[in-house]
Amino acid sequence: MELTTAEENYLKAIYHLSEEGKKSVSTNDIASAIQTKPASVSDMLRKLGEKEVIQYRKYYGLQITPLGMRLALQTIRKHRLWEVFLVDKLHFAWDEVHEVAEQLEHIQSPLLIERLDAFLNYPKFDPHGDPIPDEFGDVRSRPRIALQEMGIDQSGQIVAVKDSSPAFLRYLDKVGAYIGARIKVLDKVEFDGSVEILVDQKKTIFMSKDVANNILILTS
Amino acid sequence: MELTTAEENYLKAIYHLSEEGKKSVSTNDIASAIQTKPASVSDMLRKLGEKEVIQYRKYYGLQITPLGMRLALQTIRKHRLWEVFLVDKLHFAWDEVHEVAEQLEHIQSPLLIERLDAFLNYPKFDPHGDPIPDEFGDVRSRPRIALQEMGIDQSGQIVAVKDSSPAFLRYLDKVGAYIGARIKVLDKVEFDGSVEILVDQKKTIFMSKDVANNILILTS
DNA sequence: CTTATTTTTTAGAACTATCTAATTTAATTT
DNA sequence: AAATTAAATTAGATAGTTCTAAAAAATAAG
Repeated sequence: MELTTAEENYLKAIYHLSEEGKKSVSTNDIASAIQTKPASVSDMLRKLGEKEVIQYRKYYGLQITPLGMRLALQTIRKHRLWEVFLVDKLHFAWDEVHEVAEQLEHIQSPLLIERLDAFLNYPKFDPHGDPIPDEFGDVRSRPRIALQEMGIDQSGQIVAVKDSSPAFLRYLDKVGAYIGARIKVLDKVEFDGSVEILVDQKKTIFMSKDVANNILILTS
Repeated sequence: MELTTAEENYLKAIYHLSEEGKKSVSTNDIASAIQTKPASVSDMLRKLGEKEVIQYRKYYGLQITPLGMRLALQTIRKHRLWEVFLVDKLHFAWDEVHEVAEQLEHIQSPLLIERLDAFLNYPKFDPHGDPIPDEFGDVRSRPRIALQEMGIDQSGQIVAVKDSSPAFLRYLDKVGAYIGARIKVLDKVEFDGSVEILVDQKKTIFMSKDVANNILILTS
């Protein structure tokens, strides 16, 4: 069973939305996630239903099928492997990779992905810290909490970000808070929810509540 | 000015046909090169004419414009750089790369190609020995002749093949006649046009006229 | 429990790319 | 030069994706 590029993009968006929001995914949600109109989404949902990658009853909502899950994870695997390639081998900044990976993920060649995976030394996480599914769609995710939820004196490692917008990623680069950085919470300001953290044992920075909420930590 | 994937494929085919055949490119030629029907070609020629990448007068023929030439060479550059990547980095056999490169060549990102070029160490030739145009479309091709045209005792290096079909490439692999191999013509059989050659100073093989005609040599 | 609002879906149009069948133009043959 | 053949183009259909505008269904408000 083969999906078109457009179908893959819809399915991926649906997968991400159902992971995050938990409750059922709405037509409007998908439309805004994918930058299109609700009318187009309705049409595509019907098609994805016919291809049995989602279970769809109009006006009622949808659910990804096991098949759809497998295909979505396959696309996500490809996307994240290409991101690793772009950053590790071609020295892209981590805020430049998304657009290109969006294109590369649709290349059809199982052999290519197998070889790319080996070439990159079977990475388990992409440059944003998100786990890379294996060829069967299995994901080993690390338990992690938002920096905002950490207590004073607790330390850990930055392993992912929730918001991957270039603006946010550039900000993180500027303050040295890259994926893999070790941090320790020095203080928390109750008034505005901001936190003071020590990065890599050498740099002290302040972070607003909003920023701290978008950074995920593997505590230690 | 942006071309769609289909337009890029047509333009590339037109470029290749006008390089080889010399004389004007026919609708039927393009159709068979691209595995489609003449009716589809007519339609596309009209569109390519409107976009001014070719000069087109119906029933009379076509000619690539300087703009079209530039765009075709850009696509060819991308195709050949990806082929180098697949062979050098991902260890694809040289007869496995074409299909995948056909997809990869349509990825839109000037930065990606710039970085890929650097990563591959600015290669000048692809795995089949064909020259890689630079970013301005300039090509440095080496003067070369068909193996069939060499005289007895003349020696040189295999630099390219005319026919890139997997079957042909596998045959070459089998007899050790890879790109870069040094060869010397030991004898030529007048009766059937076949040649006897020494490969890398150690292996003697016989080649039919047809095979020898498809191998290009840089003489020395 | 009707009415109003929001969400979702359908209808109809536009655009790209492709095909078959029919027509038109060009080239060849007698 | 007229007739035949070959090549190229147009017409009309289909399939995929998207849009706007209108209709239908579900949810929220009074």
